Amino acid sequence: MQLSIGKLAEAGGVGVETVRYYQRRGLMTTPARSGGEGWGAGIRRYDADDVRRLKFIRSAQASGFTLEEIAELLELEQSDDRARVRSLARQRIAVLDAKIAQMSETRAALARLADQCAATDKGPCPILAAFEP
Amino acid sequence: MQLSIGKLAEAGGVGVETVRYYQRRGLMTTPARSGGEGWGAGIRRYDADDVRRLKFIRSAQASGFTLEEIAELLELEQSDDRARVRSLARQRIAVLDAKIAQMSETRAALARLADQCAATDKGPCPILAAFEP
DNA sequence: ATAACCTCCGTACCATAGTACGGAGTCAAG
DNA sequence: CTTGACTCCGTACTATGGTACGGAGGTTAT
Repeated sequence: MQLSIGKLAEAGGVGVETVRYYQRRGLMTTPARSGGEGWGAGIRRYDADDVRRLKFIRSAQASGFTLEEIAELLELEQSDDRARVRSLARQRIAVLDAKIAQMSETRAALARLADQCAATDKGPCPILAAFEP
Repeated sequence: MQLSIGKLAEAGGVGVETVRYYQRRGLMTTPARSGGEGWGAGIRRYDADDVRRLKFIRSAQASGFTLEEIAELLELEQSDDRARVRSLARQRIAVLDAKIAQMSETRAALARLADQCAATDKGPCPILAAFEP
């Protein structure tokens, strides 16, 4: 399974420029050109592993990790410092838990808001009040 | 309760420049100067409502809303279009639910990772694999 | 009333995460 | 063997959410 950068990008649900950007950032490697010879011959080819990597980046990102943090996670794949992997994973879990808690709070506040707004028909909907503890 | 911009910022846990930025963005109003007279005399004063507004901005932001979305929410406070408030609130709840779900998935993946990393002592920790569905 | 600190305001700068552009090279189909 | 789509690469630009700077004036504690 050999993909062009365009197909790789498509498989990952991103644009070609985004893939190149990730390469520049060191999140993806830039494979050697292959094919013709001479000056700058050939086109870079990608495989299923690259697709997995790309998808990983997207889902980590959707969970609020920065590209730098994702790079850190990806570097661990190369290393075999199990202790560090575990500790980093646990650290990230704690961060996620905090974010999830924060979002749940905001969700509750919004639900309260929709509720109060539905209950009465007079006066303004107290948006700010809905967010108070 | 009258606060200077510095105290307001402090109460909201942000920098003075951030408050001014929110004013520029239309998220906070810029109160009239009050006090001395003449040229551009006096200092702008803020109250508890401004603090609430600022805190609201921070918590909405921590839940992943952009400043533009927050501005939209804040505008509703002025309006009394209850239907719109409810519909927007529900929309935002759906967005939050999706984000929370995504984060929970990533959390599970990280937990899997820490687990597998702990279980065996040989070979690399399969970071990418831990994120596969 | 003077120092130390704060406010005001415009403008400039920063990091993050891309997106756009453009000229040259490459590849596959007709 | 040309046409059209795609790739390569460098450089430039964008949006978001701030942060920094600097000079002029305002306020407060001693």
